[in-house]
Amino acid sequence: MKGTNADAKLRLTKNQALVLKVLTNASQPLGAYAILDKLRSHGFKAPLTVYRALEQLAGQGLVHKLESLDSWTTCCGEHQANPPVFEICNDCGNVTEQFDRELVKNLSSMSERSGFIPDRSIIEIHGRCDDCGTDVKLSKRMNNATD
Amino acid sequence: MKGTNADAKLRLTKNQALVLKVLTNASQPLGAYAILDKLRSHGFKAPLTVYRALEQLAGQGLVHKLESLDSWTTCCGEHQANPPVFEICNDCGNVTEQFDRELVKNLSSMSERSGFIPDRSIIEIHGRCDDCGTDVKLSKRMNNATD
DNA sequence: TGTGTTGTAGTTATAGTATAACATTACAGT
DNA sequence: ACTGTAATGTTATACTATAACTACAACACA
Repeated sequence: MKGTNADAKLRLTKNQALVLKVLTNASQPLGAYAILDKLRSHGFKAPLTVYRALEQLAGQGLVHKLESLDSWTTCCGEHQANPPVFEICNDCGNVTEQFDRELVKNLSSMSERSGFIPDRSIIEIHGRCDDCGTDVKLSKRMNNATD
Repeated sequence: MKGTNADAKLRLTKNQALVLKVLTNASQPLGAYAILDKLRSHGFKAPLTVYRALEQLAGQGLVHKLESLDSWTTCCGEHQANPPVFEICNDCGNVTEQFDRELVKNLSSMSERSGFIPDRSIIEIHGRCDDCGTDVKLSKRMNNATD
């Protein structure tokens, strides 16, 4: 086996490892400049340093860019070569990475119909996550907020 | 019936109509600043003028933003309330708007499983379009280029 | 060892995208 | 005409990303 995440990780440079660590520790996606700020103490001075690391990490599939947020997050590692699906909560800002085999099949058959050869698929769904979604939970949280 | 595109179009302001016209005439998606440049002769001076018009038009479903291109295009008008799927050619830059009922169903069922309530779905597929895709066509074009 | 090649990193400047803040104007409904 | 709302204008600024150029470190190979 070659080209796995584990292999790739061994080859990370110092900067790439630092950026990956920042993203791994973050609870939510971060913008490149937020990453930069967190790494100034490690000598990072220019955005380009961050962008170059991100480019490498994304190329190795270790991080993803969330196009609709202009921000970056670590890969959950469970979708293999298949395109990730992101669910982005408008309320709490949490992002979860999903993978659906049927969805991928549909994208493929759709592409075939139109003669399009896919290369990179971006699927980002904005909405309200389970934690923020139900009225019951909402009112609970509102009650807590006024306690 | 209310809230249709036809109704909405009647309510467009001058700026909104101008921006929509520019996008309609364009063969490919345009960035906000490209739109601005095309409308300077109509008195547009600041990007905000364009962004405000785009925001209204997008709210009415008349235009879409392509998040992965940071650019804007008119809506094909054939996907109703369903999320559009964009196929973006890396080669020629053309973008086609598609709609797939099965795909939408999958997104829904996926959301149900994770308790997520979708609000806005972004599906953008990069790859190679039919016109640019086959070896035969490619070599034809290359021959033409050297003729 | 020297030499060429490749990839990473540093530095400065700048391009490209989007919004904040505030003043002003247009206009529909009463 | 008055009033509230939305649209517009203007200036400044924030945020995102890349270009151009230099330096250097690692590695392969003669």
